[in-house]
Amino acid sequence: MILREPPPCASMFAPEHHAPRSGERPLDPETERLAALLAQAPLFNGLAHDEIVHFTRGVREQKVEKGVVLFHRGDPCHGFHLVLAGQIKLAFTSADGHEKVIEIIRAGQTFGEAVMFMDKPYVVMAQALTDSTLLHISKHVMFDEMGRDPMFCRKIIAGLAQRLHHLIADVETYSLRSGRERIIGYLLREDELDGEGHASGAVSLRLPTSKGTIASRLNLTQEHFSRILHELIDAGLIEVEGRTIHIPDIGRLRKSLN
Amino acid sequence: MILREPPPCASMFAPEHHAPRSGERPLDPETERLAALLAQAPLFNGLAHDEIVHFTRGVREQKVEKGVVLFHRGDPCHGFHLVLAGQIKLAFTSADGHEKVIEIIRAGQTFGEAVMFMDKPYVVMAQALTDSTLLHISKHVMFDEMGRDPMFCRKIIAGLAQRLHHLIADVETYSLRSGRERIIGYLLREDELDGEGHASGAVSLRLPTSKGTIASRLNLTQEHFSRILHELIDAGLIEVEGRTIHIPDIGRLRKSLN
DNA sequence: GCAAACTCTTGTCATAGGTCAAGAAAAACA
DNA sequence: TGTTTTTCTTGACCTATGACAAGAGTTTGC
Repeated sequence: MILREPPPCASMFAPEHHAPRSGERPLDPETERLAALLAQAPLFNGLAHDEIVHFTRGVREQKVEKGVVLFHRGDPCHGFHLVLAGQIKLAFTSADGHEKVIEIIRAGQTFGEAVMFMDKPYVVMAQALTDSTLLHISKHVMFDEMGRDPMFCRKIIAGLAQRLHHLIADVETYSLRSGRERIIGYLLREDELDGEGHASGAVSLRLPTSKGTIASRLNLTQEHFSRILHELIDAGLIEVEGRTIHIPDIGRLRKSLN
Repeated sequence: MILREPPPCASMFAPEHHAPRSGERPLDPETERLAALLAQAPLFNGLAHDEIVHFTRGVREQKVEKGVVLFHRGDPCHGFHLVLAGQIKLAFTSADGHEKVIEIIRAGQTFGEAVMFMDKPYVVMAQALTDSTLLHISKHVMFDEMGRDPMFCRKIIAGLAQRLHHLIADVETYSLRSGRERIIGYLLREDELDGEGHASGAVSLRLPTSKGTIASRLNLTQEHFSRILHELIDAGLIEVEGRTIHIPDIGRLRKSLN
């Protein structure tokens, strides 16, 4: 199922005229709501309420159903996205129809900043893995604020640097680790994210999406992913129950990496 | 041959005291020399001469012999590097001694910015592939200038975004293309860099470094690289003469990708 | 200009991981 | 609740790429 996002209707856009940046309190409850949502993103952490309100002029909320493609490779980029609820996958497709998922974006995360800062079209496609709600923040207000607040620039730089860091870690993983190691590493990271990062003991975790998608994220075929999972089951390292993985002893799983 | 860079002797550092930022002309010819070198880097393009001079306080020149390791994974990062002459390889090493080259940095290019912006240790190692000359620009003066000039921030953001872009392209290449395709793609890109990007016809190009290193950059073993090269020779697509590759018809090589 | 040290090739063999195809199991739906 | 659709497993087989080893070329250094 590959659906194309309907063209955004004009009413989805907040007006983009340049209001004077005075200290007057905005009374619009919709503006307040958007500001509150934005405030959650790390990027806007530490910004004054007034500053955040300023962004709302360039923000639109977007609800998409599972399967909807937000953008394709080659589409022009006018801003970036913040996921409020649901999951989005970023992937590229080769000429012969093969797909490689580069990232699974979850609630609270953002994507598309890098492309936005380059005036180039998207190089990947983005598709909703579940019904999702997102905010789209326009390039315009970002550049606006960047010119005004060097501290905001610093935050953006920090964000981009971190993203680069993760990507380099991915390259390392893809080139230096076996499929088995990648899967174990993935499970351990997953525990750190939604648990508190257990040092040892029993843990249960739920895969965020289908095994096929996760397999692709890890540069594996679905089949190979399945087989490795069953290898781990046979070794007594994990138990699988649908999308839930039980790890009887996470310390042992971690040790099995060496 | 793995040599460790000798600890930088104090005299290599320009004094780091905070001089008043007045418009007075600096008379020091060494400062002028460094400023002229810095001005070549895209990052400093468009900055006024006075601004660039300001950076020289945090710059040190470094000459390293082939084989010298500039830093290892885990070393703390105090700034970034600009290569004036020679080549540097960025790579990581797995526990079992395998090495993966992520980038071959050439004259005019910079590296290490991302880590610098994160207050984290290096995740890769850097080693001189040839005798090289570089400038090290300290974190300090960068942050200084960033606070002062939002336009400079924009440049940094643009640079990081582009680096991210390249890295994503690499991930795509590694996961979606075969060894043969990666090599052909590499040759074509190499032509675009040092030639004028020929649409068709005969081209000769010289590999920037040893085949083993390039193989690793392309996620291949030296042996496999060699075999693919000979496949291409057998297909009449290239001729190899040491480090020089002759491409009788680059259009045909490009077409052989599909 | 010779010896030592790299680098590159080539052969043989091993294997991680991919492909294709058919069921089984789950989810979604109606 | 049963039916359809999607996702997951499993089997048999294949292939791109890696590992090891030995030799042939090339540089480098004295």
